[in-house]
Amino acid sequence: MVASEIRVTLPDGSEKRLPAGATAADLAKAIGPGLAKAAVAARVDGQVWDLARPLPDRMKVAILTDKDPQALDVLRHSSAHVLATAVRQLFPHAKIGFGPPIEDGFYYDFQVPTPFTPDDLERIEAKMHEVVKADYPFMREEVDRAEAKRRFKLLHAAGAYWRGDERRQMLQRIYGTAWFTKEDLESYLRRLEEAKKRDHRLLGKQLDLFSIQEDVGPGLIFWHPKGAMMQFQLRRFIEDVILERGYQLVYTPHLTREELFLRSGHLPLYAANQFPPMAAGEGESEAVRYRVKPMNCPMHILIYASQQRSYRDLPIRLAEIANVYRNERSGTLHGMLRVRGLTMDDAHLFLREDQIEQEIFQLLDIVELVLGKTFGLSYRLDLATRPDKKLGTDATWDQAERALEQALKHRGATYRIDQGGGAFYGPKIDVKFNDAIGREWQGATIQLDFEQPERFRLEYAGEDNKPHRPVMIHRAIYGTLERFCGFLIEHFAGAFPLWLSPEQVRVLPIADAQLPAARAVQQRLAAAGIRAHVDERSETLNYKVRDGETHKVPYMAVVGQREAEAGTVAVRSRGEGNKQVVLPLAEFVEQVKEEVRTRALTPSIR
RNA sequence: GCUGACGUAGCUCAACUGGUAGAGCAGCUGAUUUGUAAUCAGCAGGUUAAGGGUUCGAGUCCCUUCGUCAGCUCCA
Repeated sequence: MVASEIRVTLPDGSEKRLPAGATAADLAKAIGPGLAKAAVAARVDGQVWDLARPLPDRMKVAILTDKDPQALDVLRHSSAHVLATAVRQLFPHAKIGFGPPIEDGFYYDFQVPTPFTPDDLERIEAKMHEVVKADYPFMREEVDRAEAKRRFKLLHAAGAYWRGDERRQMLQRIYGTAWFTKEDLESYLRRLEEAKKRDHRLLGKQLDLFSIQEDVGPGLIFWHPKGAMMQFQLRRFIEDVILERGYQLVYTPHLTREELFLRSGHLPLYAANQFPPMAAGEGESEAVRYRVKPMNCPMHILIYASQQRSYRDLPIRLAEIANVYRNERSGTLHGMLRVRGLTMDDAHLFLREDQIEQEIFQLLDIVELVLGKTFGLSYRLDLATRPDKKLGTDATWDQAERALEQALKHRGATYRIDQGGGAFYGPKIDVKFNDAIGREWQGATIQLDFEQPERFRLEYAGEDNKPHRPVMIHRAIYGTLERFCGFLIEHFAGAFPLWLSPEQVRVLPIADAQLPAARAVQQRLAAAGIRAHVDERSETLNYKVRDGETHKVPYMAVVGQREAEAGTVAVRSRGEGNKQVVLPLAEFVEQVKEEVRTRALTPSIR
């Protein structure tokens, strides 16, 4: 017998009776006309449904409006269908692939004989507007169509492998974005513009921080003096932090006989990411081949293994800010963010198994100090589990994954699982942090390794006077200095905190008559360890101020006749407009010193 | 690596369907001596990514290589 009535439960717990066959749209109308108008979709038992589908009996149903983040997915899914319809009308032979909503938009994959051109995109977008006007049934949301056509935009087309598998055929993917209002769309497009302005490749050039030179090769970074100063400050900071926590610094060769990587398991598992071997020098045996290192772990292992170790020595924490080289595929290279020459802030910890947890706690403390406290970043944790290409047995992977998970649980940390995202030698905890405009980045990583100690037969003498095998943690806090520095450029849009700024103070004499006074100010600052220089050019103050602002100098110290006579400086703080604070020079020096010492994120003078 | 687009002065960009490379900024020189986001003038700056081809003639058309960009895949 078919019931004539269904009952659904609303989010507030109340129940609503509806005639059998009622849709979510009917439900919204029954609740109220306002909601009916705002409704874009329904959530039925956790799934997003469109409004036109008949509701089942005895289910939890929520009406979604455009305020609901899930509703945007519905809109974008609809937009993807509009895109597919438009493409099919213009290119009848196009075969349709997937068309899901994604963050900020949607895409759709097509199999077409020739790739789409920018002109095609324009034609397709125009056709999409027609499709929307014609009110195709999948465009079910109850909205004003005329307005709707202004709220999506096709962005670009590019090849994409079928099902994301590079062994399969390449399809043509069209990306678009869609929003509920024209204002949202415009603000999204503005956000893209903003992100472009922060591009570290652009700012890196403008601020003269680094370059990449075709004569030398892609993915290889030249750190110019200003960028190098930032790297130096970052190194100094992290080295101070870890030396206070029982780490020891080491330096190891960049080159090794390739047998070392055979033993470590890098060959052949990691060979695709390594540069090919080179023969020893002329006249030497051809049989001896060398490789440049893509990782430091085997090197640090050899230091560990260079003498007998006691349980009392552990943990041994060997750190090296080291250059390694990885043969990243050409298409993946991207400014400082994806390079072939990497400067890792690397360390390898050799532990007893009972020390794993305390060590992970210490690492999470360092992450909090550096990323959280010093850089003011929010971050989250991923537990990345065994990949397909891996060393070792399932049993040791079980053990390693369990150990990391236990540590995270005991720490009370929340985390997500990144299935198959681990390193080939062990699972890891990846730290993902957010930048100033909400994008997610990865740098810090904590990797637990039972395999390499095994392969290198590492040992320590236990309390029982028997040999035991240590476990290893590979870890990086910044990740690589290249990527972290690229991140900092984009996060701060080039306006770095004082302690990181390559040029901390620029002294601006108003006229040539104040040049001696300005030079004296600069010398006083330099003597206090502050990076300052005088703009000696024969230009107007306006010109010099503008130049200082475009170069994102944190403080400009203006010296005119008044200041020269009074022994003061008129301080202009970056980005604060024409506000100035006149301070005795000694006081200015002290404030700057203090701001640097505390690695403050915001200026102390403004 | 794959698909597509692109490569002109240090930077940002011009140069009609092939007709002999031009501007702004930056730089240098001179004048100016400036009170919080561009003072004025002059000068210099290019084997048009590299190599080959078509043509009377190539920045422009074709081929190869290198590189860049947007994605895919991969990743710190």
